[in-house]
Amino acid sequence: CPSYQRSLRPNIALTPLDNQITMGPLATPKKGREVGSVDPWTPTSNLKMLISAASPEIRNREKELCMDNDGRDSLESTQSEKMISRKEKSLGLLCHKFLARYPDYPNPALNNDICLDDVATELNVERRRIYDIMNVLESLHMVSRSAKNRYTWHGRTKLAETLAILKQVGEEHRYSQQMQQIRQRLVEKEFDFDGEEKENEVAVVDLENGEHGQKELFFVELPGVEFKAASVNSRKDKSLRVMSQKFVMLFLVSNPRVVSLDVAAKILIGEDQAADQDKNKFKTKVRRLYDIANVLRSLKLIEKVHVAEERGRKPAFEWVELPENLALNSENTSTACPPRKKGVLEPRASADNCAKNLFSSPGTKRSFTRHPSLIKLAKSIQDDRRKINSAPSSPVKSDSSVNSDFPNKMAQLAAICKIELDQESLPTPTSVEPSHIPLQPPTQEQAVNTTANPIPHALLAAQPSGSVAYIPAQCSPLIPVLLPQQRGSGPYAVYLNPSSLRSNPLARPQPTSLAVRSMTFEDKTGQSPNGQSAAKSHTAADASPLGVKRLRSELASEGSPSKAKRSDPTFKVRKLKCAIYVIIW
DNA sequence: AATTCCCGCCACGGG
DNA sequence: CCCGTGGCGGGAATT
Repeated sequence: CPSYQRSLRPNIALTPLDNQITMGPLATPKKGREVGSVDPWTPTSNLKMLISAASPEIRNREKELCMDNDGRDSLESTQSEKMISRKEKSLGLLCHKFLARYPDYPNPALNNDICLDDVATELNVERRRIYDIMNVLESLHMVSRSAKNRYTWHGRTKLAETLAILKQVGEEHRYSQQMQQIRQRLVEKEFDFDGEEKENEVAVVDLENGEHGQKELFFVELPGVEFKAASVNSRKDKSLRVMSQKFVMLFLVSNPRVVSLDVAAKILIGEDQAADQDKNKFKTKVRRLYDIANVLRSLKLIEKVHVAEERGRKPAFEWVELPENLALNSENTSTACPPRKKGVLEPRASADNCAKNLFSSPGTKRSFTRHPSLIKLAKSIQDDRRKINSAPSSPVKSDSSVNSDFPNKMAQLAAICKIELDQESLPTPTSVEPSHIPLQPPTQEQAVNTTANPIPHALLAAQPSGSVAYIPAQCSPLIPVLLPQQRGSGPYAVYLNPSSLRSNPLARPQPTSLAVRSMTFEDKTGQSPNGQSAAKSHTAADASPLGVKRLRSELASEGSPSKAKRSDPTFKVRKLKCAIYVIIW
């Protein structure tokens, strides 16, 4: 039955417009997908059907799960023929089909050769599309070009390693900061009708970038898998590949690993050519990002989410680790976190692991990851981080949790009852925090639960080791965010991840310990322990649009002596000082 | 109207 | 010149 529709649909849809207008025969109609009408739709066809059927009609929410038996036929018959929808031809689905043909962890001994022609034929798509997929897969080193028309399949074998490297590179490029600034500017743009100081910000960015002339990123390669075809680094092209890598980096460096396309696009553009015909360039970039996102999605590396924003919810993507990777990281952090549904990868663990992989790379031929110095640098970063994390009252790390949409919000509001936790964050695990900490956070007067999602305080758990105050993606939605003293803002919705809602955390093994960290956000001019910290706190302040302005101006005035204004320090302090609960198990 | 993103023209570079 | 690649943007489908 699906095959029928398939062949029919195109005609119906196209006839009206295309043929008559302008392009004449040229336009969309073309390429009779139906030509191959026979539809050798073999294996994955069910899957495809399932998916295609699912999305078009949202009204039938049950579908997927209940699909099997009863509920199905009803809708099926109802809207049977319209399921040809665009989605069936989506890159994501195509990618899915493609991936289905190869094992995640191929046996290197076998022939993992991929022939584009074959694939294109078998999947019944134009070659062009295959290139799109191959490009992003290649950017993750899941495949590598072995020859003209040929690729070698690596699957997820090298994924962890690749991600580690990409993360390093991303950090080196200070994407995190850049994103922060972009976000901030976007916010300002919306609330500022008097766009003026904007230039300053831009300048800042430029400075950061310009530090070394901030050379354009080349395709980041892996030690082992280098350049098969002599072409790999041939200047031109690889655009999509590079873009894909950068995109991924963005996720890896930002804390709630959530990235919105506009921010991503801005950054990706900014790097290439300094400001140019934005509008179009931007649109094109976004299109590309969608392409990439779609394959990343079918790889289950990211998933679509929404970030709360004064202008309503804005779509974005969130990085999601896979259980497989968890396995790789087991050892240390280990036991603390039993495998959870999506397998949240503990950042610290991942980081360490990255380092490990990075440094112990076996036959380290020569890393094509540019900058040999990178390694060293990375190492030090790693160490620093470690130090910071274990430091008693480390606001710094928290910053990380602050450095993006979500946390930002928290920042401005954040203040949950502040419980001065013994800075026992030191490597002394469990012993420390557990139960002796009052588990009734919200209670305070200011307690304002977020959205429709009462947070089970019992959830509050802590990271035994003094590791980072980190909010696992999975949990973040559950974190109670409270409005700070400033009552003006009104309840703020925090970004919610529906999926995590479903999987009630309570169902999981109860947290073993609770840790509360109180962190203070110094003003941006403040010279916190290290630059990073400063930057962060800064970002934290900008966090939420509403509060931002006020905060900013305040900070600003403080910054400039001239503005004698001298606002009440205590007030300021109160505003800036927030306590955030961090949940980790 | 805005967002998502499919389609395929056509340029580019290697053989 | 041919062909594999893949940048790029129109505009259709979806939301």
